[in-house]
Amino acid sequence: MIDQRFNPKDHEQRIYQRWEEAGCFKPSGDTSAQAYSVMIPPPNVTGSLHMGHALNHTVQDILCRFERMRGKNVLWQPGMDHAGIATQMVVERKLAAEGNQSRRDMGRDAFINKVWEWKEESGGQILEQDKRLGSSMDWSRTKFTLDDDMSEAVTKVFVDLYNYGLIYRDKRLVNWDPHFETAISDLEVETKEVDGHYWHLRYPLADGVTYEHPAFDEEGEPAGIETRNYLVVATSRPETMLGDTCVAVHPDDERYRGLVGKFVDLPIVGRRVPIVADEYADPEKGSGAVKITPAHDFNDFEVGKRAGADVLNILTSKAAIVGGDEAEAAGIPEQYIGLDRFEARKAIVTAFDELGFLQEIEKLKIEQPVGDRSGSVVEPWLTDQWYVDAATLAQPSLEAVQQGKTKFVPENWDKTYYNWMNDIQPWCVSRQLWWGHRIPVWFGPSFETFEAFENSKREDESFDLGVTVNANISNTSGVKYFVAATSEEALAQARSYYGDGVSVALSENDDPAIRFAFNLKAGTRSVKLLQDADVLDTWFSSALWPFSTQGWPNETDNLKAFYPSAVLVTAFDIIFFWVARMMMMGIKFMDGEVPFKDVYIHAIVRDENGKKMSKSEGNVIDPVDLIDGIDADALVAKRTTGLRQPEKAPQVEKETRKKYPKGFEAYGADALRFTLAAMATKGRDINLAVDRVAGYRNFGTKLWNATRFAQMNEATFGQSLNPQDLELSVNKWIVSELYKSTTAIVDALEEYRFNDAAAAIYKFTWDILCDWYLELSKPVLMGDDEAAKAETRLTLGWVLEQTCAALHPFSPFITETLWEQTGERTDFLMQQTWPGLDGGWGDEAAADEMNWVLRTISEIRSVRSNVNVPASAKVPVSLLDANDETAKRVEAHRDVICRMARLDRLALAKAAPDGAVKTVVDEATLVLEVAEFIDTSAEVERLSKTLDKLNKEIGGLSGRLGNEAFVAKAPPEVVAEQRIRLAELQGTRDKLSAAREQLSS
RNA sequence: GGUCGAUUAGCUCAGCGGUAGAGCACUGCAUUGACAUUGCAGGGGUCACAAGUUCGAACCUUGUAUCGACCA
Repeated sequence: MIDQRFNPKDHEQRIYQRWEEAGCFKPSGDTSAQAYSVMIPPPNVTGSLHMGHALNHTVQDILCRFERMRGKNVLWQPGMDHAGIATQMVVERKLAAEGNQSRRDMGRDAFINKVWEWKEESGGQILEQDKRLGSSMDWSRTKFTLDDDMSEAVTKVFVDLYNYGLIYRDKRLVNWDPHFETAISDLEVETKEVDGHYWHLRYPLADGVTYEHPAFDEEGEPAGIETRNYLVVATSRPETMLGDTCVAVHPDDERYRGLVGKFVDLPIVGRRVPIVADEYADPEKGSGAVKITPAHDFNDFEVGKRAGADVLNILTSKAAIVGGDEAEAAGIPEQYIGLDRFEARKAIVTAFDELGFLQEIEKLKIEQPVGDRSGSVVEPWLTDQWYVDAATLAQPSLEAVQQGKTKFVPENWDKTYYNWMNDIQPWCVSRQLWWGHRIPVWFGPSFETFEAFENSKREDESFDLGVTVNANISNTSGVKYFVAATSEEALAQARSYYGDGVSVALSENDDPAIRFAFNLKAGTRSVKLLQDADVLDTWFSSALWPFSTQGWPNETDNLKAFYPSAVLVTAFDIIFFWVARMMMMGIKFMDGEVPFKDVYIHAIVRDENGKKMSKSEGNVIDPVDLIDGIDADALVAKRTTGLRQPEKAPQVEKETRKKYPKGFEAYGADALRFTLAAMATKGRDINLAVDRVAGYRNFGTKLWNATRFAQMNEATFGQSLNPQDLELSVNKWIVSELYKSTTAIVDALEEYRFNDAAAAIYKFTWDILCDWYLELSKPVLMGDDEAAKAETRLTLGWVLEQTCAALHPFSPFITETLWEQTGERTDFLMQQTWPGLDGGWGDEAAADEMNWVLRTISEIRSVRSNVNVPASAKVPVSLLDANDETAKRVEAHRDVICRMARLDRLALAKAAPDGAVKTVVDEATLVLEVAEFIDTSAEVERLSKTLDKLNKEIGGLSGRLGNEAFVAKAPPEVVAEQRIRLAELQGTRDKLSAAREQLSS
């Protein structure tokens, strides 16, 4: 006999270990079977399991377990992402906290070693947590995006794309994160609305020019015209004026028409800059004149280009004001050099104020771009970076979705994908970080550069020139790129490029410069190649995940079997980051074949109020806490650490204690998984309510207890059952119902309707199996018809096993435990065949018969309750007007009806005794002889209420059927159906109304 | 500003042309033997609003309002 309760802690980890040891997670390797593969979205190595992962992984695990049971050769590929910025940040913080040298002091190699050490010690805890969830990934194949074989794939893709002309180096404004001192892609920039200011600055006109401008009085009312010798520009970033190289006004703006072509004398720096006409200037916004800083604003860059204006850089990589040559070029006074941008802002505003050039400070909301990892304000900055020609790669990826080669589920996400793909910008893939795939490019001087220097330095006997190519310095012109998988290949390319007279070698570690030299006397020329210091965007390697994990570029069996994958499961927030890029790379490198056939986009898990779960908001529900339980104090402690606003801790505590006064119980992984599946609808958000987890834990308990009941009644487990051999209607019926439910689950899962699948197994288990079948079987199991008993024991055991099988993908632990503990098992439930795979089985006659039994019992119970017959009272019931079939059914099921409806007698009769309560089931009238309990007037009232409802519905139906247009135009089956229903309702109405007549007389 | 989406029972959400559903919460009744992590019965909804299409609209179309997400 199984325990009284299922205690998840006693079984989950034990069962998981058994599965893993038995190799249950590995692909069957049966190549005759259909392959089914799912690649996990590799979580960050720094990550820990949050609710989003839990949903994501539950969905994948349900699919994988289901398809395994359907006999497919299933691979669920695990792995992790090295997560460049995130990881580097974590390790840098840790080093700082431990009082270590900074990354730059330590040097590149030493730092990377530290990161690897950290990774081995603390990275990847999410994968361990995944085991708690029951994820059936094949751990023996776990990949890490920085593994050697993965890096090989990354390098090859980079080199090939370069050779196809799809990767190029370009000098453009890039989003620069001054905190990490790296470029980031457009996608890594978030726009935040913050309180800011518009400073209205006066730029004096040069050469004594004046113009007429509408004037306003102190209330802002128009007050004629005034003569101005200055132009007002409004800016949220006054410090950038140091780099202004023109001022733009709209060509149609009457106010400034006469000023186009004139100049302003830029205060502080004393530069004379032109006033140009450009449609970018919005007459409605601010003063209508806009200062243009081409080096520090994307729009200004374009305006500057159109106007032929200079580009003056004024910021360092840390977003401080530049010094040196650049300061000189921009005319930046000494006192500003080295100031942080926000300090510089104050200083510039003060300076304008002192000069009398600060006209107004306007408070308003401004849109501020911030780095998604650092949270610091991103600066557009002019640098040389590597770009992927995304637009070219996007085209076939767009077409693949349009042609249905890859389908989005729900399908409306394809619009999001199209919008992005149609407007895709070059993808900046180089990052000025250390943790990542080193870009496989070596720099040397271009041949022309070399010769030009050589010629200009002829008189020197020897010459040694360094050209730094660090991206921080924005000049790499005159550089030749050797793009190669290995340094040997790069050297070979260089030797062939420079010719025999030049000796080529690699530069020493950490030398930040390309070096080349010649020596006339000795007749030697030499070049030292410098490998690009940068690494690739993390998403570059994730984009290759579907094939790089399977051994590409080698043509492996895995690649053949498991590419393309069946489905990619993810949330919508990484459609751009990841899905789109996998499509591009997959199609490009896998002969046009898409990386996955379906993309299932699931919702984002929020807290029960619909807020995004966030550690900094203190509203996180940790999946493992729902599995293992957590007391209120520990939960509060967890939620009040790491708050964005620590002063909110008392409020967070109050809310947490109010909502979860006892913390969370240990609901177990099954309950959590089932909840997530039940809530995985095709909507956008899931608001996770802990109550529901409790409810689905109860569901597990229900099944557990049903099994205990079966054991107590000597149900037989581990036997096969042929539905054709069944004799009893009740057994035929439950098997039919089982197959109906498993079919519904299959249909739902094939369409990714996880909520419908979960609802189907829930309803079958609880409402049909437990509430009805178990009760219906009791008279048989406790009776003395040995044949019927044996058949019912067999059916009961078998149906429970099949139920466990159908529930297994959702709730693997409790079902596997039940399987293990109800028989001598030589294998696992997770290896069993899905119920009804060879086609279901149904028995309509048995279903009709049992449905009549169910209706009859329900009807009697309902009447009893309505007229307040005490639950303990056993009442006699007779049936009037029963036809032959009903009479037979009464004979067959009298015992069970009496038991379940609490009757002391059920008999056919010709007339009703006085004071009886009547109700109708089909053609027959049920007469409850409960005169002693009822109050006639209450009963008349009850009947009247029922009759009102009936009449209303009958009215609606007959009205519809009386409508010629309906009869003529609606589908015949609908008309027929409604006619039948009308007839039924009328029959019932007539009988009940007769019953009422009788009572009232 | 553009795009996508939401508005259904007290709450969280399904349903998306043919009798308004689930879970939780609520009400009444039930307590020896599967299960109180329970059973039985029940109350509760002009499906945001307006117009249109249709024999028929929660569902399709258009508009309005409110809320949200993403992209500028």
